[in-house]
Amino acid sequence: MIKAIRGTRDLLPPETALWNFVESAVRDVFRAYNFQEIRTPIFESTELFARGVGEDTDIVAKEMYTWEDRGRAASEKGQSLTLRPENTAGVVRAYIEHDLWQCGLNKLYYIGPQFRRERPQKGRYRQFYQIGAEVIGPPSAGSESPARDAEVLEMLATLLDRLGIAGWNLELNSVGCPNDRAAFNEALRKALEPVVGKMCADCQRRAVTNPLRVFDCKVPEDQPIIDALPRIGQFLDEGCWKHFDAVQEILTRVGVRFSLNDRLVRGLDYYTRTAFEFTHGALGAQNAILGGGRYDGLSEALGGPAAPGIGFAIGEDRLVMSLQESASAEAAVRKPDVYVAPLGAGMNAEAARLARELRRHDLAVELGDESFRLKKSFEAATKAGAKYILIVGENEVKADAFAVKNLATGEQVAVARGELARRIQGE
RNA sequence: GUGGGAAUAGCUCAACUGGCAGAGCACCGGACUGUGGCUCCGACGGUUGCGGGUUCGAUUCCCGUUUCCCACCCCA
Repeated sequence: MIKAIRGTRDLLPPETALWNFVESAVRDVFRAYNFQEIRTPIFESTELFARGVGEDTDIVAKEMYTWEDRGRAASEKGQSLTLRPENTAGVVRAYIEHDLWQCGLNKLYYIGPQFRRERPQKGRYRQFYQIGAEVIGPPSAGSESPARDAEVLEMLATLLDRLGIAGWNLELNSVGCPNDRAAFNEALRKALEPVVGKMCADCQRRAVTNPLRVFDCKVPEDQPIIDALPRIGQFLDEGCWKHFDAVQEILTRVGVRFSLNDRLVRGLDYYTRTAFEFTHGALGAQNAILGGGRYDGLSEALGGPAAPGIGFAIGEDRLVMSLQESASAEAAVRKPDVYVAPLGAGMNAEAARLARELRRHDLAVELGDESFRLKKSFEAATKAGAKYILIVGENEVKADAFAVKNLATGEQVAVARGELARRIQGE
């Protein structure tokens, strides 16, 4: 049997209804904040991700689906292409390519699949779905303002509340400017040097490859050592501090709760200043439901104009997962309003006419078959969860009035053809 | 990529120390030829993930492999 390949999966009904529920809530909320949708290609030049995400990040170094495209001629070398591992680089590429800065401040969102070749586990797939948004534009349009950071964070709080996600937590930090980070990295290496020998094996490795990751360590014995390490905050310049303070000030004033986490570091090279994560319990080790931050230098790194921005990506797989355990999950599935049951030979055509008419009135209609005995039609209607069953038999056609039975109450009435839609809609 | 656990009917799971592969639910049909849910009866359903090995005999023990789950790395 041919199966879905490792790390990919089919999303089946009724779960797909939940995905649609999430996505339509997302679109509603984003619209209220004047974000508009962008759809970028699912694959891009490998170079885009190498430059945008960072050569040395794990994503680019070992987690991308990359292949060499065919050249036009057999002898010609094709270019290297990659399935997008995230969507920010593609959005910024499009921003540059289409001169979108001429529109001032751009507020763009996307919903779609991304691909990383990681070991699958719960909430982590090789084809996974992200919902993200970016605010990007020339500094003169206010793209650099802490007001943008706060607006994005407040929007996310609104979205999670709207979805009924209980118990989310917003963790906030500032990772400063590139200069600050360089100084911090240097200080961190120095501070680690004398103590790293006493730390766990993982930390000894991290100290060499990626010192920032030492902050992720969960080994209890290492915590006192980590607590004594320098923090990024000590290296922020005045501008970064003012920015960070202003973001917190606005969040407090609009009533979005958050906690500061000076251990929160981001893996992607392009992040500057504000970094954040929304976490949610009951997701196992993958407890981050969304993350994001500011990326003031990304556009220029990709050869574009100065275009500070801030964005985030929601792991939709995980979002849906945490929703399945909450109450709002139920409402998502729309059951048929009415089951149309043709009864006896020759009744399919009449049933189809009636179904067409009812559907024109925006009713959800399931249609049976004239070969079914009435009992079977009732069973099918009940199983489908229809509110009503409409019987289309010889008697009805003769009288031009149709038996309509409420499957929940058992109440049954004869309804004239012209009244059917109103009758079914009305109750 | 590393380490651990798991895989049996559509689903959830049994099967003693190695001895005929089962149940509940679901599905289909009937009891009931124009009235569902409840009940009763019946039928269907399997190369026990895949490939080797040991054995008279393997769902069971061993080796390999694939996938999923958990953790790590890393990350949304």
